Amino acid sequence: MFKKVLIAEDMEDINKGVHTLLIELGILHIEQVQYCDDAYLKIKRAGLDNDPFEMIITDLSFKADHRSQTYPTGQALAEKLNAEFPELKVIVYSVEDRLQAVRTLFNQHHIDAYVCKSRSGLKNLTKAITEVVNGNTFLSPEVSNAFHSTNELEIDDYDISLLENLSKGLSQEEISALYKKVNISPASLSSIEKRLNKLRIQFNANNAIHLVAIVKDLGLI
Amino acid sequence: MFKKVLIAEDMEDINKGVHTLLIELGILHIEQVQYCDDAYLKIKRAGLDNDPFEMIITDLSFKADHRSQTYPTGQALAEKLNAEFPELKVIVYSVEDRLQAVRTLFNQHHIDAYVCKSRSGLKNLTKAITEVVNGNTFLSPEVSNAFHSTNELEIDDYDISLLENLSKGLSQEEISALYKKVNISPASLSSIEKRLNKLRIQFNANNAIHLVAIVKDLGLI
DNA sequence: ACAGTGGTTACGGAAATCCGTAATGTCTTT
DNA sequence: AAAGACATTACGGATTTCCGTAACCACTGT
Repeated sequence: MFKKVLIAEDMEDINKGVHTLLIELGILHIEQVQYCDDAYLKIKRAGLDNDPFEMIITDLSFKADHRSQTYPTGQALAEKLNAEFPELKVIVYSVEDRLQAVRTLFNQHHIDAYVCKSRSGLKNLTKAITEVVNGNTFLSPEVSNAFHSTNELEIDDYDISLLENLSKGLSQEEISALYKKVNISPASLSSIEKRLNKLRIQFNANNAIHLVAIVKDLGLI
Repeated sequence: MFKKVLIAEDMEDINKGVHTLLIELGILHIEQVQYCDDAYLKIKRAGLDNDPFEMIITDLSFKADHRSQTYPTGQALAEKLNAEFPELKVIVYSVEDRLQAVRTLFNQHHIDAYVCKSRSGLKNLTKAITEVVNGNTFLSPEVSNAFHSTNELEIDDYDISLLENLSKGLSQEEISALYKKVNISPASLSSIEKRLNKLRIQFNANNAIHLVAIVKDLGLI
């Protein structure tokens, strides 16, 4: 089992829950931070002190507040850590279940485990830790089809932007004009229509109103 | 301080975090459940055994799974508890920050505290508990304007129904047909259009999409 | 170089919305 | 019973969304 582990998680309660779990697993040295930047600094410092962390368990999304951050998300942190501390084990522990995001984390940033926060999140987190201890990787069942998956229903930042603008009351033509102004591509009304049509099909929505209601319920926007 | 407290929360990690906090606060008897139905049963049982719970800390949303539930949400549970165990203190601990929902919980179901899960969620939860111990109520700062808000915009059940049907993807014509079938008046397309127009003006919405997005944010639907 | 693929854009018609105005209905008041 | 107030419905046209087809790129590859 690891001896020195860092937890990066902005929500106090979850942070505490994970902390308690790690204690139960017999990990002696546990540190906690609520910002990705603090996580990086602690890892850097520990490396310089020749007493490095063996593993980090990090969330993906950190609510922004007054402190401006170099690494605003767990994703940014994972990228940096992979580049600078490739031997550090990284477990991402997040509610996020977007397959594309999971794929990127594994393929690009070489994380060791991805665990979805859910009813049995801590059970999976335990499994993940034991797997990572043994040098393996771990993938939560909720997103296990991220790799051997048949379905390619992925929504990207452009889709999100589209839905946000829609929900802000812009007409499709206004969105088109906006995207042309700020050089976002595709910007034509036709492409916007097409993309929204794809989203409607993906989410089984009858119309744009329905679509926005659905993605708001899902917390996508 | 209370001696016997119940935690209802489907996410293991949060459940654990809150549990640890309660221990630190010196609460001796703590029980945890992951379903609202279990919470109700435990409280019922404790009452029959003449060793009732003094307080419950509950989430609002519980992810549905194979077990069908009588009380699927914390809201339903709060309503039942208020009716059957009015002396039981209820703290709702949720990410939800919809003002209308918070108002309903206080006014209708007489909960004692509402705490938003956030970066400083546990701090507020601690405050909430001490307030409730002293017989007071507590409201998280994130939703503190749920009550001393100035605007009392009068929208009735018909408006809500309209907005809900819109958000479910029905066209205005379909809503008209539906209302004619189930004898809701007014049912004509024209009246529905007129009413929605009034709502758009009230909420400063550009179009129906915007309107639905706004009222969803407000927690009206 | 050439077909094939996938993404962007263009166009047109059907449907739905937005937004006036006006007619009809219902109820109260006198 | 008549008049007024107000809600409901009807209708018409402008705008927007919806949806299919097709043209136009850029890029790939035996």
